[in-house]
Amino acid sequence: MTLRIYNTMTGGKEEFVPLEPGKVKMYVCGVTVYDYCHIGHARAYVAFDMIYRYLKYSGFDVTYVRNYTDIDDKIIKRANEQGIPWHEVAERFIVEFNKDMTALGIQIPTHEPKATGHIPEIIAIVQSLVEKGFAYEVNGDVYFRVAKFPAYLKLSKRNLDDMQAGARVDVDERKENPMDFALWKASKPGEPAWESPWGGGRPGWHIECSAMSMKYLGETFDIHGGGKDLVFPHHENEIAQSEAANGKQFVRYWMHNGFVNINAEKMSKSLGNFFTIKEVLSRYDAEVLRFFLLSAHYRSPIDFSDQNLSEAESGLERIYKALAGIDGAISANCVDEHSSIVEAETELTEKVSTFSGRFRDAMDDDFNTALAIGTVFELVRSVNRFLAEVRPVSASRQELLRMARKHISDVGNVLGIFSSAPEDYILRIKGRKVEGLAIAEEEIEKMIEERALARKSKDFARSDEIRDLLLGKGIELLDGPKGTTWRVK
RNA sequence: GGCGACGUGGCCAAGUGGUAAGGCAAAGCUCUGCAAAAGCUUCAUUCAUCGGUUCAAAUCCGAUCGUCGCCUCCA
Repeated sequence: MTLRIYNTMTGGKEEFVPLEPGKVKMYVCGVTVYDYCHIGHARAYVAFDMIYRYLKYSGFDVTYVRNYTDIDDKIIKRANEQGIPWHEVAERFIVEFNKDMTALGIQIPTHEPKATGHIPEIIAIVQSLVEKGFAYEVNGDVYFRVAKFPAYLKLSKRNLDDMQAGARVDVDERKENPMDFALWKASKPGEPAWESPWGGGRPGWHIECSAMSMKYLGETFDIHGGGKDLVFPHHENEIAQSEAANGKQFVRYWMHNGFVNINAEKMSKSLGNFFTIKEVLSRYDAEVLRFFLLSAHYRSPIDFSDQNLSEAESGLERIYKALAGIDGAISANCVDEHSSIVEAETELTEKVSTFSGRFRDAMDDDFNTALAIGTVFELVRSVNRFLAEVRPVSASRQELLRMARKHISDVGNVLGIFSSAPEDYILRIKGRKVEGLAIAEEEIEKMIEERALARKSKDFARSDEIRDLLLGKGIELLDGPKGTTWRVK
């Protein structure tokens, strides 16, 4: 099967054929840097990071561009509120953005251009649009003339008349058409300004993406992505600017990720119901968040809740426990014996040999990570069954387990998960829970010792008393062959 | 008002014509002094409702109900 991608422009899945064989040029709209990122951003950038990784895994040479919009009304507003220069706001939140991306294990794109680093390119496009009659200047502002571009709204599949009928925008008398949008904005005194043929000013919101994508990827490129909410107006306006300026197709495949919901409602700044990435990471492991985000298809809405995150944590733990089981079995001395083949071995052999194909089929179908994770769980069950029935294992059986382990690691590399040492993951989760505990670790250890003595002398009443006491404080005791360990419930 | 998406077991979630993946939870078993943990096993004759097309539909068409999104900054 070849890779198929859902294209917002056509509304269906299409076989992916890059412009240049073997190469993919991909642009994803980055953030406007005026505030901390929320988990909606996390979802978008985790999704496109997964896509970037899978394209590379599939053998493509990928050029991935993700920009920073570092000049914008919101940045200026924030700077005025805080009484600091606008570029300090931008610089600060670029640093914060990068901290969040690093925590989420997101790979660094090929290029991370900034809007302010491309003012001449922006001015050149605006100028060309004015010359071609696609744009006009009014008092230092330059607007795009939507009536001149018949394909306008082809991505969001609307028409101008309906838009105007339902428009909630204040009509600006200076515009020829209420839907005309700003390519260039004249600066008021005290605002950041760059020299231009229309006087001092700054770029409008959408133009920077047209300029930067063209510079790094060319006039036509393969994939352009972003959140669903960017379809209109941002991407629609990018199409208008780019195609009007260049006279050729702008993007071949438009990809949009679904929203993160809170209680089935869109999470957004205007609703005020958002969580920042930092808040979420203070409560959940980054890998858990990433696993959760990838457990649904990237285009579906996903509901963020404590219950769903806890379930993701349990599921991820199941996978890590299986990995720990494999690691234990393959590092142990193998036995030189050939016991008869059992059913669990036949099953695992079959699962291992078909695994790569099933994983690729899932991912080739518009990056179906939910299905891909499902195949991992199936392999995990086979591994556990095998481990339960066949022990100790012979050299050839260790090899089978090694292959299973490699398959899970390979999937992990594409999804950006499963890369921790299993013990590290388990310790990390434990450590996180210990923080909120009302009892010191030493005290727990002391009580476990006392209980061990009681058990030795068959004083089970005392033993159970201690166990219940700790359980009341949220500590669960785990009696194993090597003694008693504990964990936070 | 215009446009669009979605509705799958207790919860989450794949599945777009060939007879319901997977996870969480639950129950049973193994293990255990008893438990817990872990592992294994079991768990949707049915896919919002009603019609239609088809040899065959969760999947296609129509209607109805419900939820959500875009049309304003937004990942």
